[in-house]
Amino acid sequence: MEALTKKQQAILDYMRQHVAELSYWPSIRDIQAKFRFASTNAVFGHLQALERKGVLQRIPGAARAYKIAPEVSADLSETVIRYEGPSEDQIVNFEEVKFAGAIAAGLPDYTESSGVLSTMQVPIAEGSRRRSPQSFALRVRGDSMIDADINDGDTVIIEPGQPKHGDIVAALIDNETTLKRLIKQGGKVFLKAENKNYPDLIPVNELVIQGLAKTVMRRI
Amino acid sequence: MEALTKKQQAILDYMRQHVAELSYWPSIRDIQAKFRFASTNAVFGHLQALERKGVLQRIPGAARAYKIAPEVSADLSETVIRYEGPSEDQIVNFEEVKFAGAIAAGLPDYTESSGVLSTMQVPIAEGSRRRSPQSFALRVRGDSMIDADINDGDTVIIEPGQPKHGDIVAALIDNETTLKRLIKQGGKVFLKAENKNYPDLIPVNELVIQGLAKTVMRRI
DNA sequence: GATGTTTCTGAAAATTTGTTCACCTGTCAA
DNA sequence: TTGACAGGTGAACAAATTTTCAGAAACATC
Repeated sequence: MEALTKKQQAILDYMRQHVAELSYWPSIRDIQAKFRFASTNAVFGHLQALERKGVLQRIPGAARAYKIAPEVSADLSETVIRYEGPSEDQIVNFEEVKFAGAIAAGLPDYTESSGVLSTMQVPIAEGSRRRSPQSFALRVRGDSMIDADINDGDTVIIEPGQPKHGDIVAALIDNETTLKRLIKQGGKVFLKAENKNYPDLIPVNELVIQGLAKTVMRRI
Repeated sequence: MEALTKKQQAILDYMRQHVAELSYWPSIRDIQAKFRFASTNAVFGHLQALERKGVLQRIPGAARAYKIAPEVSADLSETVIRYEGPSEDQIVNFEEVKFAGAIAAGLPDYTESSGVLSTMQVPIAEGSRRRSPQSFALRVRGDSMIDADINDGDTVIIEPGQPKHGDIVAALIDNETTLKRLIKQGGKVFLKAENKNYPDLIPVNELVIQGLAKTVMRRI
C-alpha cells in the first residue's frame, strides 16, 4: 500500500468528517474552499492520487459520490508477548452506524452540523437485515433493565424500526430517555422495566420512541 | 406529523437503501429511473413533499446532498409513536479500532490492503487509556466463558497489553484461538475456562496471546 | 358532475460539478 | 544541467443535476 502524503491524508480526513457530520459528500469545490486552493484541479489531482492509492473510489461523472476505504495504518510495537491476529474464520463483517449528538426538542437537529457527532461501525449479526443509517449509540444509566442483562455503564446501539411486542425500546418518559421493554396487551401498549424492584407495567398513550435497542456493548 | 403517501414512503426507503449500500445519495434521476417516472419533476415533487413533512432535508442546489430524519413508523395500536434522537448528556465519545481480516502466519498483515477489513469505533470507557491501534474484533464461538457472561455469538474487542492475573485473554491453544481467564499461581501461569463443566486450570509454558478482551458486544 | 388536490408529463433553464488543457514552480536524483 | 515528477494556477468545457414552468391525467370529496 503506497503511503499517503500529508495533504492527501488531510483531504481524506476532511471528506470523512464531512460525510460523518453532514451525511453527504463534499463536492470538489467544497474541498477546494476548505483548503483554499485557487483551482479545482488541485483537488482533482489529489482525488486521482487517493484513488490510485486505493483508499478512495470515485463514481465517474457522479456528483458528491464516493466510496471510501477503511483506515489503514502501519507501525507495530514490540512486546514481551507474541501477538497474532484473528484467523480468517473469526472475521465479522461490519457496517457503519451514524452517531447523533446534540438534539433540539423534537426531531434531531439535522440542520445543525452538530447533529451528527461521528460514525461508528458495528458488527452485522448473521441473518439480520442491514442497519439503518440513522442508528446511533447511547450510554446506559441506571438499573431498569438488569434482568435483561443490560447494566449501568453499558452502551446500546439504537436503531429505528417498527417496534414489536417484546422489543426493547429507547423511550422518552418525562423528557428523559429510558430503556424499556415494549408490551402489547389487550390492544394497549405498556412499557416494562426489566427489574423486579420496579413497578410492573407503565401504560402509555402517546409514546415517544428514539428507536430499538439491538446491540449491547459491555466493558469488561 | 403528517403521514406519508405510499409512493413517498417508497422513495424515502429507496433513498435510505441507496445510501446504506453505496454510501452516497441517489440523484433525482436515479430515483426517476428506479420508479420509471417519465419526468424528473415527478421525483422533484415528491422530494418537496418529503421535505415539507419534515422527514427529509434537501441542500438547495447541491447534488446528491440530503439529511434524513430517522425512520418514523406509523401506528402501534392506537398509541402515537414519535421519534426523537438522543439528548446531549447521552453522548458517548468514540474512538477508532482497527479490524483485521485476512491474516498471514504471525502478525496481522497490516501491509496488505486486504489485511485490514474495516475499522470500527467503540466507546471510550471513562478513565481508561486510549485503545491501541492494534486492537481488533473477534466473533466468539463456543461456551467456554459463559460464567463470565461471554456467550456464543458475542463479539469481543481484543486489545494488546501486558496481561495480568485475572485478565481475560485471547490465547492460541492448538493453533486455535480461545478466550480464557489468565491465572498466575505459585509463579506459574494457567488458563482457566469460565465454565463449570470444563477442566479447572490449563498449565501453559509458552503463551501465544492475541490480546486482552476488554469489551463485549451482544446482539439482542 | 363540479371541484380541488395530488401525481405526473414534457420541455427547458439555470446551476452545480466533474473534467480537461495549457502552463507554471519547486524538488530531487541522474 | 537536465529531466522527471508532484503539486499547483487559471480558464474553459462538458456533463450531470437541480429547478422552474405550463399543463394533463387521475382521484377522491362534496
